[in-house]
Amino acid sequence: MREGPDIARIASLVGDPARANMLNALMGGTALTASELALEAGVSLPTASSHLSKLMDGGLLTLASQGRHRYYGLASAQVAGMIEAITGVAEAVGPKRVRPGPRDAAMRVARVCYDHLAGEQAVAMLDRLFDRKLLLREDNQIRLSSSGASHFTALGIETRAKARRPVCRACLDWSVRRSHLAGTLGAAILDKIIAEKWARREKDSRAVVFSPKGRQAFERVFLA
Amino acid sequence: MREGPDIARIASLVGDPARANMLNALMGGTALTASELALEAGVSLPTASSHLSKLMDGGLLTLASQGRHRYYGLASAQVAGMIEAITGVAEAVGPKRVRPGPRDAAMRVARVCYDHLAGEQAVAMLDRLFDRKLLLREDNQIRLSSSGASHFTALGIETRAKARRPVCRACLDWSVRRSHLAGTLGAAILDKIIAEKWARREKDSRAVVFSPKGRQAFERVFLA
DNA sequence: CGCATGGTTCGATCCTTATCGAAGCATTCC
DNA sequence: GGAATGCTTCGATAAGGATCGAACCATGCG
Repeated sequence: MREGPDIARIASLVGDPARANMLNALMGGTALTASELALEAGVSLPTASSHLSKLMDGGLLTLASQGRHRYYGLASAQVAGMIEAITGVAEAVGPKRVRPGPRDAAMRVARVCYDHLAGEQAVAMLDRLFDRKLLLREDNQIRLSSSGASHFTALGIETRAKARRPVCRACLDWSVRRSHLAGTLGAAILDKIIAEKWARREKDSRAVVFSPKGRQAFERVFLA
Repeated sequence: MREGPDIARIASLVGDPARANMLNALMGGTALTASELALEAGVSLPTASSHLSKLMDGGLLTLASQGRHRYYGLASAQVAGMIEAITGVAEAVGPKRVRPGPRDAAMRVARVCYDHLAGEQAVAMLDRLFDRKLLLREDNQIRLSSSGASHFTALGIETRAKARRPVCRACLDWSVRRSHLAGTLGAAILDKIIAEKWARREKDSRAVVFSPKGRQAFERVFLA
């Protein structure tokens, strides 16, 4: 018998598939609600709730209650780092679960991150929005500039904050390792992309596939 | 449902207490046999064997067969890094499993590491044995010098290698983070310490407590 | 104040798996 | 060739925990 920190306790928390999926989903940095995480993990709401309380007890998550919504997020960068380390080993020793190929590549280019766009396209977009001063960095937050507000309104994109959810928020991109845009604005932009049929969501995947014309339109509007 | 590397599979391997103890024991970098790991984990040999085959299947361990001994070791530095990351989180979010206090302090000073001495005293001893040229470093191994052989024989300590177990082996100290002496010589030295009643083992603990006179004797013989 | 929605708790079920004793295989020692 | 040692496999047992439906709280909406 050995002593020391209880690594089995922590590892077994990550060792359940449902919980692992939840943690994976939270790796993007965006806090999610219990229902969203239940969906992500493919379990019922009571099951998810049970898992979430275990993760809370284990100190792996933080909880922010906002009205009747409860947002779960990773407790710390240290926890995120641990999950990355485990992911690294899993990748190294795997057989991979996903069939590698076009879908994986498509995911890196553009995918849905909860309700907004992620991937190379999304990261590039955020960069350009800063360049054009439509968005402004403000002490680690993102703010919509007045020119940005009119810009998006002109595009028919609502920029109103709703129910405590911020308009703009940075979200760390899993594949690119840099930030992309979340928040209601991020969600509204994704809505527009889908509504305008610039792109469509792959079935049973997070991948977002642009049509040739759609890509041109997207680049004209957001990457110009 | 999400995709990606199967992190739950890896984490659940570490998530069993017996396996976690084994992995912890292997973190020193020394490969150990199934029996040693069974002892370390506090389970029976069949149970340990079952765990070891699971860890092998998971790609976390390597196996080196030498005659009828089978030495298990960590598969890679990446695996070790993962365990460190998990340990870090466990330490951060813990409550520690060990009650802190005198016993913990005693453990850091001197404790049993399977069949040899570990802790500050053991690390200091190995340093001195090198200084006195009783032991020699030889391409990452430890060798007994001729003067060392006669020295230990004079003390009534057998230095014969038995059944492929090396006389001298370095073992990374958990608390000091430096090497102490394992192998048959390390075991024989611990035997002598106990036989001479210089120290006694704490009940249900790995701590080794020296008597005042015993400490003097130990210092005279090994730390002079 | 009712009603809808988001979450948690409870209870029962079911399945996985950790565990050990006994037996079996392999290797080395005498 | 036995005998001993190191280790694995097999079989049976038991315990933990993941799961879901139903019922139960809490918040927000009309």
